[in-house]
Amino acid sequence: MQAVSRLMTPVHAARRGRPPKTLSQRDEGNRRRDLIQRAARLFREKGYAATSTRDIAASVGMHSGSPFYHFESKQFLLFTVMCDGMNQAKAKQSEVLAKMRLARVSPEQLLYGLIRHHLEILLGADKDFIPVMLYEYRSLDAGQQQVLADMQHDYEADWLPVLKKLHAQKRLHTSVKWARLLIFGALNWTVQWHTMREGVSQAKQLDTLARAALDLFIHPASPEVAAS
Amino acid sequence: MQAVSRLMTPVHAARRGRPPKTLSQRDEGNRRRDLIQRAARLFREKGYAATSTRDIAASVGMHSGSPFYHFESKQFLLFTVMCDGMNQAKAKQSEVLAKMRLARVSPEQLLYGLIRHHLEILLGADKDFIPVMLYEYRSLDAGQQQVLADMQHDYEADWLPVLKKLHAQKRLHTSVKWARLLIFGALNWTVQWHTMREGVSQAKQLDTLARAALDLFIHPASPEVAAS
DNA sequence: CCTACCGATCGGTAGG
DNA sequence: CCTACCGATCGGTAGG
Repeated sequence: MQAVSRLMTPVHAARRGRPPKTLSQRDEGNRRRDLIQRAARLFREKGYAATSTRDIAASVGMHSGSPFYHFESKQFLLFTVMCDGMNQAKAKQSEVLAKMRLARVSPEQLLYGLIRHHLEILLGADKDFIPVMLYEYRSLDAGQQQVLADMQHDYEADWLPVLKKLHAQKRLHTSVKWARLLIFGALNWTVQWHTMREGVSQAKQLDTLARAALDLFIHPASPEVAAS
Repeated sequence: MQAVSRLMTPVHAARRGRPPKTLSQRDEGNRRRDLIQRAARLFREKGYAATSTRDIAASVGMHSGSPFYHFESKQFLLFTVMCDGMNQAKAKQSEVLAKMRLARVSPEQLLYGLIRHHLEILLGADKDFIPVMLYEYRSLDAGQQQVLADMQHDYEADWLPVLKKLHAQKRLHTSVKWARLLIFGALNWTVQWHTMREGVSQAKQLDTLARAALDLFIHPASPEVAAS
């Protein structure tokens, strides 16, 4: 996930003759990562337009002009947040799928796993990234939107075989095309209303929610249809 | 719906001694309505923070300071857009429900009607209002958010008896609490991806989408359970 | 509702 | 990465 984002980053370390600093304790990658992390949180909490580059600089202890040493523009920082988020989400989803396939679980369990993981991405510890992508899309330029659209397409592609199987089994009574859009909608919208309760483990709360979603979308197996 | 929004509007026609103008062809209400209409569209298209009051003024042919004659602040204009939208949506929904109740339709048909109407609100001719409310909520202050939360609660209250009935009939396999949140999510998210196709009537496209949503959420009636 | 304007803030840059 | 700064834009207001 780092690879892609670094590729897309115009590095300007060479610009405006600056001593290379030989990687002291605060090396460049860390500061850059800090900026991305804090920007993600601020963008999620206040929105992109309402967050100033000064807010971001202050939140990592920099002065107002310094973020522009790491990022050519505020928009590019937003784009980087989104790309990093997507790469991370896609990588984790692949892991989840690989594990389930080894365990030879049913299509229903596969869909549960995908839903559960997607909720983790939206509401879990790293929740600052994908929600920003979902809700600040229009702040990107056309080219950046295209890049992210392709990444989203890849991410959702993993869901299609599972949905197709469930549709073939008559456990999903909507075409795969509509089901995908509506299911992602229901999940993505949780960002708007879900808050973690105190005293219950986060994992359990996400389990419950994932189960509720699955039960809403997937019809019970009719007795004569065997699994897989 | 006008009533409430007018009530909440601090009228300052009396401020800064201005000749009352005796309602010429461009009377005050029309200009005010124009502002609300155009602001709603700009807020939806570009976002609240990214829309300047100058943009709004220009789009109705006013000069930059003039919107503040009608609205005490940009934020209050946003709030008015949302309130007008909610009042309109609630009123139309009540009509839809009243008609269906007269026709004594089934709970399934009731839910279809509610979904169909909600999609109309989100994607139909007046689509500039509720989407702004859904996506710019955080730009309001706490008091305004509370007012709108109450209105939304009223709006959604109409859905609960229908969902309860379907749950009792085992046609909805998720608790009413979760179902409401997830269903509204799936519908509200359509704003993000739905575009009208050319050559097909808008009504038909919304029918199709409403049907797809209903089929996703509601399980087929088991043979032994009679309607209602 | 227009004119003319203010103070604040913003993204971004030159130079070191 | 800091210092010092610029031009642009923004929400909002006084006065008519």
